[in-house]
Amino acid sequence: MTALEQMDNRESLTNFILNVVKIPKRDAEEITASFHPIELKEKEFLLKENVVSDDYLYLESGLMRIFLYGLDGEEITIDFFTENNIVFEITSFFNRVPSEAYIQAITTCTGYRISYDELNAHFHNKPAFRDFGRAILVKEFIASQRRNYGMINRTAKERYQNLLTTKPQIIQYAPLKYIASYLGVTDSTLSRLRKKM
Amino acid sequence: MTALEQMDNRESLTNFILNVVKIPKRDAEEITASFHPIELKEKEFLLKENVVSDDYLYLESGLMRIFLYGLDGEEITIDFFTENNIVFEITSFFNRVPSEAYIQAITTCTGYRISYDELNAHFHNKPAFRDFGRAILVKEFIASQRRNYGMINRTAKERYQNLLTTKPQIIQYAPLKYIASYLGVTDSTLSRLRKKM
DNA sequence: GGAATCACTTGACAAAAGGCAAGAAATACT
DNA sequence: AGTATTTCTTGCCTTTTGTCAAGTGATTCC
Repeated sequence: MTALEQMDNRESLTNFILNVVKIPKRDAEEITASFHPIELKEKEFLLKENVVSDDYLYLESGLMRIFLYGLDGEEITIDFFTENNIVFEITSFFNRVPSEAYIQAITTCTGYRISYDELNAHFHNKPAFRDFGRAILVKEFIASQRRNYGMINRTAKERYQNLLTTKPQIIQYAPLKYIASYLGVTDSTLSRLRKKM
Repeated sequence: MTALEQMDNRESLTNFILNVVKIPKRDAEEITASFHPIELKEKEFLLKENVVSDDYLYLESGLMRIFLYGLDGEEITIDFFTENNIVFEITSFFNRVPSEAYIQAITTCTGYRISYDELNAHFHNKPAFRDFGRAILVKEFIASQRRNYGMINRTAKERYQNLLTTKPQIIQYAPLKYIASYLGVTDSTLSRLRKKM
């Protein structure tokens, strides 16, 4: 038994599933069982540019980010992933195309992953898995829309305060420049905003 | 035969489906056949606040918008829908909760709709429908992410120019104030931007 | 442990965008 | 046609944010 398997206590994933979709507990446990444990060290990558993503990950603990390179070669952090959430790059994973983005662990991360082929097989064979898959897509889609709505028509200060209340872990572990590009402001502006608060 | 059925030529929907997901033509035609024709007049609503949405709509022709009321009672246009796209309010439709948003026709619109129960039944019984349903969720999710990315880290001018090239119909038919709130700027600012171009 | 790099802060100025209010232009409504 | 309403534009001034550049502090790495 490896160290990874030793700490393999999947209750958190089962609970997450039951929280997202109304299915019997045994179905949730069956879904959980089809995932594989994975661990990432600080700064390690789950996905890099030009690779076709094959990871659909339940993040049990830790903090991650997805970013890409802008026109001037600067990193733009698109989103942060916090524990007890699903992590994937939808375009590359579902459309089977090379990724334009990087997914990176900010802190040490643990979780459970499943490949595209595995996920797809379950999706077609198991009604509960299908409901789970759709529920995740719907949940993340809604989160993306909310983010849109929360960014537009708000000042940088309001956006930062909102992040502070919704994902305080990020402020604690992510460097200022990640947060600044996520909020769409320069490092200087964010630094000044912080001083005023 | 009513006027609505007379003009019922569903090829555009079948082509749309075939464009979105790789399934046999007969399966696409079967999906198409499960939709019902619908027409909306200028300014008519497909969805209003506090109602549980029951429309998953393929917009064949016309222009629509989804909006909600901000804290000061002002309308905020969240998104525009152009022809040859699927229109739905994901939160209310899939989670079966009262909508916070309005969906309104900007011009006269025609299309084909299906209810939640109908969609769900097909989703579980027909593999092709399932693939179609997921492909639409993935497609719209990606579009939402792209919009996020296209809004942040860009000036109002760049955002407007981008809209101009990607959805020129909007500039033609939607009043300035809809576009301004969509871009996250005031009417005055957008008016000035236009003059400079 | 000292050089190099990285993360963050700060100052001075410039550009972008907003607030408010007045007015012009277009549209809707008898 | 003529009034009312809505839509859009414009001027003046303020606030927000960006740019550039220098400086401080922390961290990494031979």
